[in-house]
Amino acid sequence: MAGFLKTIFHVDMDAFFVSVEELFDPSLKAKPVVVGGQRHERGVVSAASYEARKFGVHSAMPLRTAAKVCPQAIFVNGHPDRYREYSEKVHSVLTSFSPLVEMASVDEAYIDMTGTERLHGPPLRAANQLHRKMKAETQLNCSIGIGSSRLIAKVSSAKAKPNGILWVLPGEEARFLAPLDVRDIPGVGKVTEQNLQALGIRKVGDLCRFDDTFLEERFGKWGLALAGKARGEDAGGWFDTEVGADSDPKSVSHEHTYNEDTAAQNQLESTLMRLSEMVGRRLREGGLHARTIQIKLRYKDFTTITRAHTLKAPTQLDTEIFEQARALFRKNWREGAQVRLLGVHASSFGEEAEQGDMLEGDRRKRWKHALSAADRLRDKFGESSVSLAAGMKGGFRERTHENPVGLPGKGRQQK
DNA sequence: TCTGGGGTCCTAGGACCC
DNA sequence: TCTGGGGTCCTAGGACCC
Repeated sequence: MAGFLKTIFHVDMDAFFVSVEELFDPSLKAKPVVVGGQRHERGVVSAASYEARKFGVHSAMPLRTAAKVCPQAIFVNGHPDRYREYSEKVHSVLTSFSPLVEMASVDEAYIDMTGTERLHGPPLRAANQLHRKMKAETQLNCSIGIGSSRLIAKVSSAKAKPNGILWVLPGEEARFLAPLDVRDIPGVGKVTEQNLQALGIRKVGDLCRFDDTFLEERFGKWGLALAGKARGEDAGGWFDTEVGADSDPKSVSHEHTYNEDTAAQNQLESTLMRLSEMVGRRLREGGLHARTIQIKLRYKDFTTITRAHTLKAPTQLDTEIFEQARALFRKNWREGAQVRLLGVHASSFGEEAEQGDMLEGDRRKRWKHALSAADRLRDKFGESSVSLAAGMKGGFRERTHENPVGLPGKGRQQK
């Protein structure tokens, strides 16, 4: 569809987590607020109110640092359920403007508005309506960037913040981008910024002075994409896909950072069990079967390793995930070393395996039954109501090592 | 200042096969 | 006998995003 002029909106909610928290507790309004955890906790800032940002607080900043630079800040725990609820409201507002909506995360979305002029008028008019309707139906502010590509829409919404609308006219893309820092291009982070700076490239306009092949030699595939981005094109990668074309998930993972580092093997292994259960549950919910199981191990000094194993047949069973995770852990953990973080990751999704072995198939079948029963209990009574993990809080039925889930007996039929 | 959790994509090396 | 080249799969690590 090259040569076809598109109109893309990027809608980005302003200080989303903070704004949602304010709806639940209006006393937070107009105050320095930090969402993500308490001031003394191990963790980082998920979102900061504009008042807190004045003190230098920003997302990804360690909570303890935020407490230092802004002692008067109010620290609030995050509420993912609330954000999901409001994200759905946002989504439904957007779909009333175009069927081609793609949520890029809980708080931002792309909309392909190409060809909606007869319905909504020219882009600015449509954006104004959308902005008003968003406020009316969600009580939340957003910023809207309008451009001929996802990239331009994304960059212009950032420049429109807070609570603004910015339209980059077709043909003006390169001129809009030229004076911006290379860091403003999505995908250019700290490292790429440094690498570019070493070549004397600081502004997007500086990039245009180098030709595509030079950038490709220097930075590989990514260099070529970068050359296109400097002109405002959705060159390569995810940006190059049609808005609204939903793609299949590639991986599912859960990880946990301890409030205090630990070297207790039983504690570490019950964490692995809990993480394996969470991963298994998500696989079952998504109808996914994973062949590759990976663990992540972060030590006290922050050195981090990942170790993976690929199975012959894909699985979605907690027990099989845990078995692999524990084997990887035992093989790779430096015994006695203090652990900061553990993670379990599943990928290489494929079709459910044919069971050749009848006996083995029967055991798996019973586990599957048991697990879906456990899933239903968790739906009803909450995440902590059922656990395979030995020695962990929250189980409401007896568990043993022989019968860890407390559900299917080895010789009993489950109907 | 002391670094979360959930993802995606890319690179590079080695194994293995033809 | 001393050595190729391509393709695919697997593993590990890292940059980046929200």
